[in-house]
Amino acid sequence: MKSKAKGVRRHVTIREVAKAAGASVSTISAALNNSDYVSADMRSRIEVAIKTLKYCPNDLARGLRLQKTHSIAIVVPDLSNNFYIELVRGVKDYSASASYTVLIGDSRESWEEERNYLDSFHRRRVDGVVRVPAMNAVGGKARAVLGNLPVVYADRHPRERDTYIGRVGVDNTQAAESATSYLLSLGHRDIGIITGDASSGTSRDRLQGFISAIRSAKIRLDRSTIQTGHNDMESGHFHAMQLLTRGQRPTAIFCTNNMMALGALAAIQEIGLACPEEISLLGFDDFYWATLLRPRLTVVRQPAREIGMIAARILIDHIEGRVSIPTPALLKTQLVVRDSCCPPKKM
Amino acid sequence: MKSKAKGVRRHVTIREVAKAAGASVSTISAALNNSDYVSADMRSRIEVAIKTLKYCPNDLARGLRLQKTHSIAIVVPDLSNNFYIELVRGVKDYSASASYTVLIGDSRESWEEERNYLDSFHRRRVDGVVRVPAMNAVGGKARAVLGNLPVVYADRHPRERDTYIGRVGVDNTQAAESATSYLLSLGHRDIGIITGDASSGTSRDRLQGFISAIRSAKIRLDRSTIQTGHNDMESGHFHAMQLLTRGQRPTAIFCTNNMMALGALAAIQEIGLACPEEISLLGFDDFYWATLLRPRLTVVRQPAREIGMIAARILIDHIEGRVSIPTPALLKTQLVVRDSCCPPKKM
DNA sequence: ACTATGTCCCGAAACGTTTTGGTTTTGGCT
DNA sequence: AGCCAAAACCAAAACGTTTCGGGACATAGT
Repeated sequence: MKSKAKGVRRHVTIREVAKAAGASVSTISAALNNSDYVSADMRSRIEVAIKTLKYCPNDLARGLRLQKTHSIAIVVPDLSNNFYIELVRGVKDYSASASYTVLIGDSRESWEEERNYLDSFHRRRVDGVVRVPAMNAVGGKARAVLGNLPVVYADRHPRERDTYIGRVGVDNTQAAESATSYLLSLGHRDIGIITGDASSGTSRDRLQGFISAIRSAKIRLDRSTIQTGHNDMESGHFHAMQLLTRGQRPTAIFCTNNMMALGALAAIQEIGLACPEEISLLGFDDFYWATLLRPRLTVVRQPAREIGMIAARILIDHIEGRVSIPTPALLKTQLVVRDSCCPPKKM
Repeated sequence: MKSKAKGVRRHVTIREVAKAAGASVSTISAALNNSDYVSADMRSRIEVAIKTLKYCPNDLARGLRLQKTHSIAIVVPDLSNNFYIELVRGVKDYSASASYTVLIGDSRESWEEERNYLDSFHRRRVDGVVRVPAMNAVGGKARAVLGNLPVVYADRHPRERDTYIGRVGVDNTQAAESATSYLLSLGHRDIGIITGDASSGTSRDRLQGFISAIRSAKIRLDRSTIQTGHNDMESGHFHAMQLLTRGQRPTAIFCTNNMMALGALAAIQEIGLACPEEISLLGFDDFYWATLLRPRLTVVRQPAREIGMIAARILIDHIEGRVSIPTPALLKTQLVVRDSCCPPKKM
């Protein structure tokens, strides 16, 4: 037997609501964007029509007509990194309060994937995007796919200034410098660092802070204690192994992101070194289960959620033509001292 | 001085491309959806026009005309739970291979937030959604906001059968039963369980499996060893505390999701119990840093990514009118034995 | 009685695509 | 030359909104 010839029922439109309520299309629209003159009587008739027909506005048509979607996008490099989850949530929360919706992209540190997301967002005509570029895409290639969509950078940022309308993060140089100073104050003189590629301003700055702290302590800088990884656990593990199996093993390791700190911890556990007694470990970015690890990780904490909120704020301010807070907006970091760092053993 | 009077430049449309290429709008469209008759000469002229004008198709208009957006949405209850990240990635990867884009929602276990996401997705006219309902929303209330969008459930699922087109997950009863059997085989007779609210089929089934394993071992079931939490770390901590500070403390705890396992571990550490010697801990869902914990957590692992991929497959098959695999699709779990369970101490 | 001002509602045009049903051009064949 | 099919192109009508310019009616002011 043949079933309903109609097949998939189409969505109910504003026109059908109009018919049902005995009104015109434009009146429905007026009622929807509750403004203008529409009598209480008419308004209630419209409401019941909407209810009974289960009308759901079509944002495609709306966005098309309005030339504005009231939505922004955020692209982050790694959703399994809790720092970015918090950042996304910050963006989401601020946007919700400004009644913007947000689209989420997870590039997994791949420019290919990021490009796909950015392109898709652009075609969807989001009103702007906050971007944490993939590590191999911090440069300006995004402009080509984004046209002249407003972009604000969070956490990471490219060298060229002109291409974005704002950026927010922390003072990475200062944060890394004071973190390193902390290790120095414990008595460490031979400190390894595992950092990200210098193309991200963030990694560059953190390394810079590290170097400057070492320099001002008048310690000779051994370039081979500087390891450049990819902000993931695997390369944290790999480069920690490099450091730990050298002739002269450092007494402390500073990892400039949390994933690499985890990898380093894995390496330490694997080799069977006692942490912190034999090797101190200092991480960047806090996460909710950092206290479950043994030793509990000491880290420099970034206000991830706030970074997201401010990024969204700058972006939305711009979209709506308001003047926003000065950029770059740099938030405060905080050194969270737990158990993974202690003075080095005497030799 | 006054700047460009035009203000924000609008997006370039297919019409301008047509003008630049000396063609008509419909020809551009034909070239874009590379089909139909369009001469090589014309095609190349169009291509350069697109390039130089930086044309970016408008998916709002496209979706409006086509009555189809080639996109699906996924809503999960907690993006900071790695299980859901993997699930999302599975959905994303399958969808990409079928050239669908995916929109991501993170409800944070709140029906309010979930409703907002679902509504927004519906208005955006996604072609379907895979849903992991928030804990307080497993019931059918979603239908009201989703209209008759096709839905497939992943991981969790509601009682009512008729409201969705498919569901995928694992055989939770069997998985919990065999996990419990493992604890029993180690010699445990007094096992506490921390589970989620029974409104989610998943929690209900896991509890069921636990009970049935206990029963078939002919052990009296003490209802007070059954704790009902909210699938987050906090309630895992709370209920573990309840179990651990009772007069008769269980020798093992089975947590029916990973967040609660982490909370339980925190409680164990806090009390200062030796795990596994004094208390065994068994979790649900594996995660990439489970081996960094001391003890390394033994868990029953679900194939999160596969669940996501299959869910996307069922959904997209349905959207495109293909007949898909039978539902519910139940994948295999695997008990990953590490260090957090051992035989109980003799008393 | 006439205008002025509000209130409430409507028709039609636009937003940027795709598709349908054409029209013109090409070139191969008698 | 005349014909015809195929190839290459095009104009116009949708898709579901919002907005602009009015129209109809009522009330109030002169």
